[in-house]
Amino acid sequence: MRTKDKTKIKKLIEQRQAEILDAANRVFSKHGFAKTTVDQVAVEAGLGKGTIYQYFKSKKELFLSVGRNGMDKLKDTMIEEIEKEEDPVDRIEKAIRTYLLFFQKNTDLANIFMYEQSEFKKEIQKKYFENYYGHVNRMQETFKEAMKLTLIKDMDVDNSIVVLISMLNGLVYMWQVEGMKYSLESKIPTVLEIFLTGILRNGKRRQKYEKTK
Amino acid sequence: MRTKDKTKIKKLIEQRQAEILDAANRVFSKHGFAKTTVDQVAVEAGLGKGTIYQYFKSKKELFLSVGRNGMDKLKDTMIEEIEKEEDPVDRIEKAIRTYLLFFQKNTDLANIFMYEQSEFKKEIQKKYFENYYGHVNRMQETFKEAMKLTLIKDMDVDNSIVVLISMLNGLVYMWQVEGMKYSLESKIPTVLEIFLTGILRNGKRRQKYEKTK
Amino acid sequence: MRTKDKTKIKKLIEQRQAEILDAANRVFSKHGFAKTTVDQVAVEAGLGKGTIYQYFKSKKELFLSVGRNGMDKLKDTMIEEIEKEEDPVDRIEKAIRTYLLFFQKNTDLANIFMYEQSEFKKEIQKKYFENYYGHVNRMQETFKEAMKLTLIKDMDVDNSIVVLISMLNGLVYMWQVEGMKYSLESKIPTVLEIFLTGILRNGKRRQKYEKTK
Amino acid sequence: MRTKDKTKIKKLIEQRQAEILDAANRVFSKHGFAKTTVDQVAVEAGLGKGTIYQYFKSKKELFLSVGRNGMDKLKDTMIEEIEKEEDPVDRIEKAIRTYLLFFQKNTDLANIFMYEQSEFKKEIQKKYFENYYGHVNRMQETFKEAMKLTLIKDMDVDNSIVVLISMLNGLVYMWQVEGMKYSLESKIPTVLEIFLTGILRNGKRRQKYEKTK
DNA sequence: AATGAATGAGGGTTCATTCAT
DNA sequence: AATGAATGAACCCTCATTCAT
Repeated sequence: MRTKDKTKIKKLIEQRQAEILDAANRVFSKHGFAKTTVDQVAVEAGLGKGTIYQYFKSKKELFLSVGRNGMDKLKDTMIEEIEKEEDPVDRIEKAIRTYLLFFQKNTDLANIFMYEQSEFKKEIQKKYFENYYGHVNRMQETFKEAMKLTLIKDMDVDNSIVVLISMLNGLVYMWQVEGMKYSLESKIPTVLEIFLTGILRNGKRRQKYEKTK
Repeated sequence: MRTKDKTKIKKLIEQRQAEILDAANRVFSKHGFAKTTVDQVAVEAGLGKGTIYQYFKSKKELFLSVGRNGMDKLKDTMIEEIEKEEDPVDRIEKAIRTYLLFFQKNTDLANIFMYEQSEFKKEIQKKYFENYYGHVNRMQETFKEAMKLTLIKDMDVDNSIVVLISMLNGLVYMWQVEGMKYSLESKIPTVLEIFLTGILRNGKRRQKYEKTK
Repeated sequence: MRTKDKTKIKKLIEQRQAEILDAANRVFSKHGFAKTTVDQVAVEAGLGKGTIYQYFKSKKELFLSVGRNGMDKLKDTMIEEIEKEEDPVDRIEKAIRTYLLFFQKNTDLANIFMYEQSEFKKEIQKKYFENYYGHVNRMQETFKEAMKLTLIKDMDVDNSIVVLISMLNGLVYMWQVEGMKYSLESKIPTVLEIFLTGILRNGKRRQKYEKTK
Repeated sequence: MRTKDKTKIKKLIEQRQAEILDAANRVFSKHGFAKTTVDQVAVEAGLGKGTIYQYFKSKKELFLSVGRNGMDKLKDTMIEEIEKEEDPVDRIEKAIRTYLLFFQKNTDLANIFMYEQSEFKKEIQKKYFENYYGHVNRMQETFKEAMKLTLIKDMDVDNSIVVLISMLNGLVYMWQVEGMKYSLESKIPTVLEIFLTGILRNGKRRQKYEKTK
């Protein structure tokens, strides 16, 4: 009984935490860290300001939690989707699609990540690359595998991945800045055409992407 | 005499403005807009706080001036360097090199631009794309010319440029986030290899970049 | 229970507001608007500076609230006292007495009104005459009634009231300027003698005031 | 020669001082002491800010000088006009007329005096009554003379004068507050009617004013 | 556990005054 | 003598955080 109670209570607490994170996500993504007040978060969450402080010890921690939360979501989505593909090139294609579609769906997060970088560069750097790029390791393996199979050119893997991620990040970022007037999805064909014909060896596979357009 | 005096004074004022912009650039790029105090800028500039307000009517205006300043510099550099090349593909290559080398040299600006987006998204959007991407129009012409000469594939020009700029922006951004541990320059070959073989038609030209590595 | 709680809290809030208004009244009346700092008000109220801002959105609003408050008090007092008299001439006499005695008691308000005019002329003019001279309308009726009863001379009512109010205001003002060295009350007989014999028709009634001295 | 030069220079300096005082008068009377900046005065005077400080050691001193200047003007005008009349009652009437017409002409001064009281009560009190009411002494004599001639009632002279001055002051003040929508001059008949019939002994003289209306 | 009133450190901005030219 | 650029003290206001209920 007691144990059950505790579990119940724990669940309630977690739920409340999740509610706050959600509210915070909405508000922070709209106004950024500096211009968001804890009051706004409280109102959005339908709770008292004091309550926020019982679940998160500071505004900063709350904000970083929102970011961490989003990253986990991104990582999970990426890994889950990539695993579905067997062929390494298909994996790369899937990674590109998934990444862009993820931010298309989770608009708020794109903002949050931007604000996070802008406000807490130093604090994040370490965790960022452990979490955010948790899926990068898998990418490396995928690239290496594709190279072994002579599907892609014999090139610097790390640099290629940096270029890929930069391109995707950059696209999301630019999309943000331009006010999300178009769909990120609409850029996928061009990205595939450029990036994949850019890395693939001459051959049929490349033809496929070249014909994309 | 009088006229000379006035000219002298005007120059002094412009110089003072430039000094303040410089100091502000350094401080803002280190701490961002929100965490920088006008006092810090004043100290960095070796001036009194009131003096800052004689040259810029608010902290915000000062910050935006720093950004505008940087953008002009970027645009000028881009245009100047691109014009040196005749061949459209060479122009594209030059644009890529110039962009990355520019931020390598003007580290602070990369930060400033990031903060600018993060803090003043709405205010900037219009001007941003008129100024910052003043050189984008020239890029479009270059791409179209290259297409006419059947140097590059017959693809969506606007989207290709978006991908290119996103990639470059993303690289600078990521470089920042990772603490500028490596040189941006070192990424140039990979970028060229991927992007140029990605857009070039089959043929000798492409070989050149494929062999890059 | 809940309802009771809310009522209690509401009362507390109103009380706090009143406390702040009181403290502000004291401080503002001593130093005027410009030279008073919000900190001073906070100290006088025994509260933190932030608290002041929870109850009044700006220093200016606080100041104007003090004024509005005082005017209401004056208006209420005037109306209450005047209503006690039936005879129109008695009413005029009562108005004169009440006005002077009011400022004698509420020394601070005389100052506040002066500062208010001096600092916020434009903002106030409309409300001023709707509130402050809410009792003026009643005066007009009283004068007209007295005229109908041939108690006072057949003269311009509006101008007479302006002269009366100016005289009373001027007395308070002068008393202030001279450092409140004498009692306002002591001027009442002279005011009555001059003003009432000035407006009354010849006859017994006038004798009464002429004999005052 | 030298002496002449000095005189010339002195005159120039005095003229410059007068110019500044004039400019200050205009600006101060429009915005009051606190909201007027020395810059505004300098601009209005067509001089550099530093120059203002060569003629007046502080903003406060400048303001008080404007006030003193105005008071002298008022005093001079009052005395000059009053002296023209022989009969004591005519003098009183003339005093009333002159006072109101003075402020009608010198609108700015009415404001200045109001601001002066509001900002510098303490500093002024002494000088105020020495200068401003320099003409009050003459009034006392006039009243006493009129009493001796049994023209006016046997009443408290000082109090009567206080009432008179308060009334006049109050009229100017009220006129200010109401935005100077009417002419002060238009109030003169009512003032005379009330005040003079208020103080005059029964008799022909009084009839004159009673018939005013 | 939930609340929100109270707090005060912190920072943007103004402007009287100074002083080198 | 005239100037106006430079200065920094002063002050309004915000808001993250605390704590008594």
